[in-house]
Amino acid sequence: MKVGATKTEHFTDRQNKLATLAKALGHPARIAILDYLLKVDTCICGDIVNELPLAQPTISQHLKELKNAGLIKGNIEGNAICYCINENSLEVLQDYFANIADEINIKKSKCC
Amino acid sequence: MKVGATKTEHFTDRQNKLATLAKALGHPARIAILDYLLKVDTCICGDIVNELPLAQPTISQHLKELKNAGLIKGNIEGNAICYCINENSLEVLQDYFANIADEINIKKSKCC
DNA sequence: GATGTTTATCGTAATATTGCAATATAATAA
DNA sequence: TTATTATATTGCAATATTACGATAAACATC
Repeated sequence: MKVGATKTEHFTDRQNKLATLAKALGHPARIAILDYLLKVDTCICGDIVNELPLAQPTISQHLKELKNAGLIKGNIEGNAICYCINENSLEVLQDYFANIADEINIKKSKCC
Repeated sequence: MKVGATKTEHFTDRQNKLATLAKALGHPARIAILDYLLKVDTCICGDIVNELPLAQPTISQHLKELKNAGLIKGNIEGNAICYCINENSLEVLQDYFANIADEINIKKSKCC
């Protein structure tokens, strides 16, 4: 194992999966993309480039990362590509935080 | 602005804040630290190093990042330091995903 | 004071991410 | 076929993260 590389093999699948999802959300441009996906009432077909202060290749890269993490899906629609949110992945994250909230409430008095 | 640096100033405070929180969760070791904080029924005082397959300086660095992002708090307890989860930050994330879930349900039929 | 224990910081090498210009690819339109 | 439009990929420079040995700092105990 080299220095500098994340030791994913030492963690559970669940931990790696959650980290991957969180990491994909760990950039304001990608939060902004999801915001836009939620704001417009349908899937987006490429107009994100006009919405964000980033060049087209940069947006494309961010979309790719969101897609790789499974947070969005992309459907080819003729000339354009139609992106939309993947509810399943967001549900994983929602469950994670809801779970944490429960645990915290249970042990509230025992902690500093 | 140099190449390679995130353009945080072009995004909203909310987007940057969410991205910061998500980024802090974007590493399996940090998920594992939170897991451990939730598992043990009190705050932890340093024994994470024995739990994770990483060297002490590396753990210390991860703890620092979690603390900087506001996900955990650290109280000095004599010789040791007592870390515990910061409920407020996790609530921010929980609200974010709960909100997304709502929005998705509303527009379910309109999307691909 | 000297010693041990706990946690943080420094320094550095390896790896990963960010951003964009240039270019490529793919579908549609003329 | 030749544009035109939409998106992806390549290549590269800048920046950031990851990991850890070595060392420092803070406190407790002897």
